[in-house]
Amino acid sequence: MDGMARPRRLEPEARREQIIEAAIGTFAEVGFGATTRDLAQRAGITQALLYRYFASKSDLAETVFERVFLGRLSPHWIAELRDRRVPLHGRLCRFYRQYTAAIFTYEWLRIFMWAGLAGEALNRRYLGHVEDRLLAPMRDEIAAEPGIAAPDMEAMWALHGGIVYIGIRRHIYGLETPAEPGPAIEATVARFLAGLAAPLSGAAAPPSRAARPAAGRSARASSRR
Amino acid sequence: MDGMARPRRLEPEARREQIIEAAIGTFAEVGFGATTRDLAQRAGITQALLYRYFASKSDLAETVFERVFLGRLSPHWIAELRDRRVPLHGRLCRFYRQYTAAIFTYEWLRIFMWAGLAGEALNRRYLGHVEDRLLAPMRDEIAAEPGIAAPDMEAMWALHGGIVYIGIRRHIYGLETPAEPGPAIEATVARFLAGLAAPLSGAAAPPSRAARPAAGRSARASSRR
DNA sequence: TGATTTGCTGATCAGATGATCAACAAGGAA
DNA sequence: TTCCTTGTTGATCATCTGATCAGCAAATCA
Repeated sequence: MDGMARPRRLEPEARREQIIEAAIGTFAEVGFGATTRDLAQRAGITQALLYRYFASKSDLAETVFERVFLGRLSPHWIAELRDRRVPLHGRLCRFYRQYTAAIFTYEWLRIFMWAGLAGEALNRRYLGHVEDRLLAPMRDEIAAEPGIAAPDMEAMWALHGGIVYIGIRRHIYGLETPAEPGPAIEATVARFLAGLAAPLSGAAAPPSRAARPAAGRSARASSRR
Repeated sequence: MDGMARPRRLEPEARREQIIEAAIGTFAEVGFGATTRDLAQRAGITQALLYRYFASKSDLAETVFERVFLGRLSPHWIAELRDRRVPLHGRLCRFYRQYTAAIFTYEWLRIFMWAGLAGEALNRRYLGHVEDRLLAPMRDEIAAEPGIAAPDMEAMWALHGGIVYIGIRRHIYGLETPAEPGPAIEATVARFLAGLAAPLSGAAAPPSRAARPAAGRSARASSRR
């Protein structure tokens, strides 16, 4: 079938790239427990050659890590988020369409999740950025909108989680999801804003009698486990 | 410190339980790649003894899997969800408070996520149940509420994801979250219902001009990748 | 054409890992 | 106490895994 056998010798640059690409796919699929022989096979080289390009398996993993996560978030998005000439709803939708276009890939989501479970520091650092550089500006923009209750950070995380969960369902759990997240994003953003605009109206009544039995202290403080 | 050395010989039942408990903690922490020696050490026994109680490591993993996931969802919750004598908001909050009390544990969330990445079938099956037995009834209850737009399944998943993401942030990513999810749940449910009640009000305007450039066909159909 | 550089491979090693088994010893039965 | 059942262990095995290295061969140069 594939008539021309690929060249046996490659430029170091190209070979290195080839290994990284293969590693991204492999790590995404089976996690960082992938064997060096798996990695080599997927790259179409011998296992020994890996060590000509990377000092160790974790060195390769580190490289993959940076390749996948660094530079995916465009600072331009945040600038656009602050452009108040555009209606708020439109800005939020545009941002989340761009954001999900960047991270809703099999590789990104899975490697991010594997890394999260492994306790990688880069992971927490990334989410710190999400809170500080994305959610906080979004919250500020929403708070600046007249006739809307300013959301707290938990509310922003709920919006974020509701959208990101689409990608998790698809790429982590392997479930069916809409082919395009766009409509779901628009609906979710619209509900979110409308929900903030009408804080205690109609059916969204205060908690019922049966609603708050357990929960000792109300606990706004943060703590883990 | 621990003055009394524990008995060397245990009833098979008790020993088996001890191994399972240790395995739950170990698998949650490091995943199913945990070594049998790790598992044995955490259980306080020799590695060889594991094979007296479980045919293989994957046999033990299977047992852990069932132990953690089976019987966590109470059918009673769904019955309560349908009790229309209670206001809708209260029902939804009560349900999610019960649900999160059951699954927002280090062990449950992490093992579920490890299993999801590993492509376990039980995982998808569980989420199928979530959609059919939890989200669908919730949607029906909301649809039955007067003055509220009936949400589609994607909307229900967005609500669900927004809430579940709290647990993911805490136990998978190791981030700070409110000690109690209760208040966040109430706020999220309230926003969700209010957002459905006021479909196109105020700031939640239709998508702006800059909002729908890409996205060829609108795509309600489902497909993966 | 012959010499030199260097990308690449096969062989190999030490340690880790899942699994097995003969033998030991704790606790009850006779 | 003695015997017997059985929960438990240390030793061991075959295989896997990350890593190393001498040597081959493709491209380049003289």
